[in-house]
Amino acid sequence: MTASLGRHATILDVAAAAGVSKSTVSNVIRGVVGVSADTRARVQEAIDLLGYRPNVLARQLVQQRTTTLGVVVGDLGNPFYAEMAKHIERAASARGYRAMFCNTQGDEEAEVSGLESLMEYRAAGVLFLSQPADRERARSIVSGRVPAVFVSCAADWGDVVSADDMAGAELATRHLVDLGHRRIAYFADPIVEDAADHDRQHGYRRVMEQAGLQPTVFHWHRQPGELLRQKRDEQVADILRGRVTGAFSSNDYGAIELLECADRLGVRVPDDLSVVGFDDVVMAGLARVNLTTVRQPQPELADIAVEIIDARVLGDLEGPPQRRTLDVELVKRGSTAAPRRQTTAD
Amino acid sequence: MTASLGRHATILDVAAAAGVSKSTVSNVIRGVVGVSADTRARVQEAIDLLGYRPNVLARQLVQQRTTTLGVVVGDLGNPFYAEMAKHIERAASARGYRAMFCNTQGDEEAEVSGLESLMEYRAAGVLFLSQPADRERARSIVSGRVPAVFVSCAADWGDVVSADDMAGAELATRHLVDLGHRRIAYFADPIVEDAADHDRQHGYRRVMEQAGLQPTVFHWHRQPGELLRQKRDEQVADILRGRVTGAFSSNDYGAIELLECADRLGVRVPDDLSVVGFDDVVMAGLARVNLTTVRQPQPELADIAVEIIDARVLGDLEGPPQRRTLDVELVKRGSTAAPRRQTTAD
DNA sequence: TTGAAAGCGCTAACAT
DNA sequence: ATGTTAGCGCTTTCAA
Repeated sequence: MTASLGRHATILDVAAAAGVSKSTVSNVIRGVVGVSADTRARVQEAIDLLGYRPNVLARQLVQQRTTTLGVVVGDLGNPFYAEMAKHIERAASARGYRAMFCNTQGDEEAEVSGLESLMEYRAAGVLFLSQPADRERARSIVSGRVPAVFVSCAADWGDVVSADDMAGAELATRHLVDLGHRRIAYFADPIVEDAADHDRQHGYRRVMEQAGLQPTVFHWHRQPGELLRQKRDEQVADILRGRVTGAFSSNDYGAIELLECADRLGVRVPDDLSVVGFDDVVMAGLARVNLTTVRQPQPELADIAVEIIDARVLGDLEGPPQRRTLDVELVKRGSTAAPRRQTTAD
Repeated sequence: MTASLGRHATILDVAAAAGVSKSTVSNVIRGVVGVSADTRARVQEAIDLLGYRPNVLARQLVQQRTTTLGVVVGDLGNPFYAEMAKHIERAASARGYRAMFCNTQGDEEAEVSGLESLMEYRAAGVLFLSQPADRERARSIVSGRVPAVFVSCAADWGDVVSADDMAGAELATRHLVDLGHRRIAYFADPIVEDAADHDRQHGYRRVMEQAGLQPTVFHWHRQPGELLRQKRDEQVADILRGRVTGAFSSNDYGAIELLECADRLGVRVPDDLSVVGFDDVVMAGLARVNLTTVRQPQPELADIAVEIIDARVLGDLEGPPQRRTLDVELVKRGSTAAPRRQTTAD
């Protein structure tokens, strides 16, 4: 063990140990050309001996730019966000950035203080994995200071990278229509960002109308605890009384809730009800869940988001917000099938 | 919008705008007493006007300590770690720290570069949510420099906060024994840290021996892709041929795999096989999964881990590594029941 | 090929 | 009650 407890060696310690000036040490660290092999070796030796690690704070202070990326995420407990967070972290470190996460839990205060803190850390940019709870506040804190990229959610004051929500919704709805379903409901989970929900709903409506079917949009009640479960069961029971045989949920989370309700109500999936989700979280692939869903290309979303913010940071990209839309894919699993009993349109 | 694009106001800008010296501004920011109300108001006005946010880098450089906590996590895609990460982030920010995550994906290189980077950022401490892949390397990078706390995993060179693995395993095993199972297997998922696995296995063995039953330990094959699934099905089929009726998995992930295998093999749970997990991830509570399991107190684990590292950082806690063990709880769900056909011991 | 020196934005003595 | 000043550890001209 060479490190002294609690104290980090500085560039001056290395310089002294190697018998050179600190500029020379700096030159060695940064790999600039024009340092003699001999000196370089001596410096490197001192570095290893002292276990020296350059102080990024000092470097970034003088360089006037950091390699810290702020990542605002609503709920890391939600598998979709957790998976996105992981890909973002990976993409960020691949490009030499470090990710600082703010899990807001939908709380405005947590969000505001998180963002302010990110600004105090002089984060090079901010990635939003979910729509900020207080949009105007978020905007006033971030906008004009550092670039912002919205992943899988939208805003007009930053670049947007998202899946093709409308095309995905069309795929999902058409799948149900093709299977022979006539009464197909759209379930909107309020956790889904407005813009995404809007586009998914739009895709759904379009296919329904093309097929000459009546769209029905349905919003989950959001209430805490047991009451919620009961309320939802009632909602779903209601819907099913309307002889709905197909359901397209705006996300996998909602789709899985739907499966749960169906189980409790004794409604068989897919015999009595076909369910399609959106996202393709890992859970959807479990045999016990086996959910037909629309796959979002998470790694690609993350890669492109970081690529864009990197370009903004470096000044390689300028001008108005970019909007990138990635293709989605329908993953057919066991939660969908042709309706058992024939239903009539309208 | 008051902020100039790309440039952050400095303490000098504020001082100039308020017509005071930068020390006075600093005093206002830090809330030190002895600033006249009038001056304070003028400074605050200038701060608001300029949208000034103190530069944490500069502050931490001069103060020689940061409020950044490094968090090393194996796989954020794994719900248990994602949930822990969320609680850690919450606990950290409640105590004025920011969390910097390193998702290592079990990769040694990613881990080493992540840890080195954390040291360069002068992280105040490092929290390990999973055992480092290269223990010695991790130790040599962190130990002696900043405090390390191991959450839900173990090491002898840092504080350890973990659930009572042995007691949990005992609860789980006793539950199966009490239900009347005689042939009960332990399934070790290699993703579980060695120490935790050891303790859980120990608890299992103890109860089995107390009950006069023969312990059987079972390791998942770890292979990629389709081969894996087939291999596992074979393994499980083998086990069941041995008339095993009860299974205790070292984590929920493994338990859910077990459920999946059982489904594929046409083995009914809990009629033909009872399954108990460990962790109580959100997924375990899904009606479709409905897994009996041992609940780890995640929020408390996170709280205490951050509390300890905070105490170490502040110097309030000194001396040899602490070891905190938290109580667990058995959550009975639908994956366990009395064995359908009576089995004989041994 | 190396070194000296200025300064990034801030805090924290110490003066006034 | 407020201002002056000396760094924190580094990068980056500019000289030597």
